[in-house]
Amino acid sequence: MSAPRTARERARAELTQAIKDAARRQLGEVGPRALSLRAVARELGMVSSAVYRYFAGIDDLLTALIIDSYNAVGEKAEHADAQAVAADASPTERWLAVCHAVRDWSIEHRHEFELLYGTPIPGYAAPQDTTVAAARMPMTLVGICNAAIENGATYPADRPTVEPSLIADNVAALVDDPSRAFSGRVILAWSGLIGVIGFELFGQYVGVISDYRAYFDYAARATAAELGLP
Amino acid sequence: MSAPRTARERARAELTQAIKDAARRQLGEVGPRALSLRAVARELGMVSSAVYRYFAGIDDLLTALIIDSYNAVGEKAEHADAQAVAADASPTERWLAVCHAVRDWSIEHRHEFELLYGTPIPGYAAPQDTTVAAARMPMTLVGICNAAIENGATYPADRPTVEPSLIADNVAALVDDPSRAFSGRVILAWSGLIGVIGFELFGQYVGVISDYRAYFDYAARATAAELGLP
DNA sequence: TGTACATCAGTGAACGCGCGTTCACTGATGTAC
DNA sequence: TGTACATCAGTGAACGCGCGTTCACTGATGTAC
Repeated sequence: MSAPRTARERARAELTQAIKDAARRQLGEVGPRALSLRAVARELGMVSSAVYRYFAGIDDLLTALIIDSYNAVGEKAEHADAQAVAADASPTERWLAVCHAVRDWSIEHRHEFELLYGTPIPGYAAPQDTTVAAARMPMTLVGICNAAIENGATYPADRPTVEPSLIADNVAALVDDPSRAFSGRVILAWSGLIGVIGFELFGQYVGVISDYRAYFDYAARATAAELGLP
Repeated sequence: MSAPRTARERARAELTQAIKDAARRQLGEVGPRALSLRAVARELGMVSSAVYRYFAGIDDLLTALIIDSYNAVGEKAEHADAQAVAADASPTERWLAVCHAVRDWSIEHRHEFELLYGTPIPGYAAPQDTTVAAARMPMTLVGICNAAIENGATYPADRPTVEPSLIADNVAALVDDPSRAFSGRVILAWSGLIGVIGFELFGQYVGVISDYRAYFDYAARATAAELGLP
């Protein structure tokens, strides 16, 4: 995206953003599957066919929203971690800060969470473009592990480890641990973190847990301890 | 459901079942949100309004499907555990058997998994009727913990524990552990188990993990070890 | 066992709705000479 | 700086689709006397 020169280019950039904003707002009301291109156009006071000047179709619009949402939660995670680092936090404290930041974002943006981690929209195939943005949040968790490893943390010896070849090389390379014990476990932590948030948001915990935030805090603490974070 | 007496009652029971079967079949093709009452009626060669003799509307039909699906996965879990018990399996072996049974069912019935654990259908509110069926699968996991506790297993002392009041009393009472350390951790295990399966089915592991089954096996083993199961 | 009435399954038409996408068009903005 | 042409945003109508639900009805099944 180069800087817009002409008035036309500026208007185009603004309207593209306005369409995404309106779509995100509606997403917050109705959820991903009920998002409609016509309703978005209506909100902006334009005719539905005009949207096609900006997005090739509803799938294109969804992809743009997905990327933005991955970046939003990734940014929250990175920011929470940076703050914790600035406050000289231990790896476990950093871990908790990031986990809570992700949960807070998910609760505030329930339908964006659904868009990212819920049932995929039928017929919609996520293009590769999303993966870079999707990786930002889990990469923050990996960074915390790396900091712990640098300070001498080792993966608990009495715990099962993952067969190293299961983890894609380019993913495993991100963790400073050739045995891949950490990378295997951090992937599990990441899945479990999202799993707990999903259970909370999707109603599985009704009648099971009384204080979701406190339970999540426990879950994050337990996970950090099981990773062997100091 | 009492035994049908008259031909009319028998026909009613059969058609109710046929509608559910057709709906479940279509669910497997299009997913929960695209399931349509009209399409189900069409498949059975009846007019759409006739379905209203059997179900009050699409929500009613969905509720019936959800209950059946919870029971199906619960039955798989219970059966796998019973087989393991019959083979004198250790708690960890029972745990693995149940976890794999749940994963196998989820992969075979992808859209039913979505129905139970994916994004809730907008406008649809799960009635209380579903919770009994929903509990069967996690209850199997609880049963394994109880067997381990009876044989002297204790929750690892160096791990964070959950504040006991967070867990609903009627849920905590199911675990033979007054401290609720086990019940807190088994809820986390349950959430994580579904989280990993969801990540696998919904595409989060693309480019991250190469052998899903093997990774899941590691995840289940790690979880059992972290619960302190022998 | 036979008749009269009540119950209920299934029909077919209709209502009202919203969707994504295409297409020929108007009119404004931008560009090249 | 002014004109002629090209580019592009936005319009409005239309296509074709499927949905959930309601309602008055026909005709078969069940029941009470």
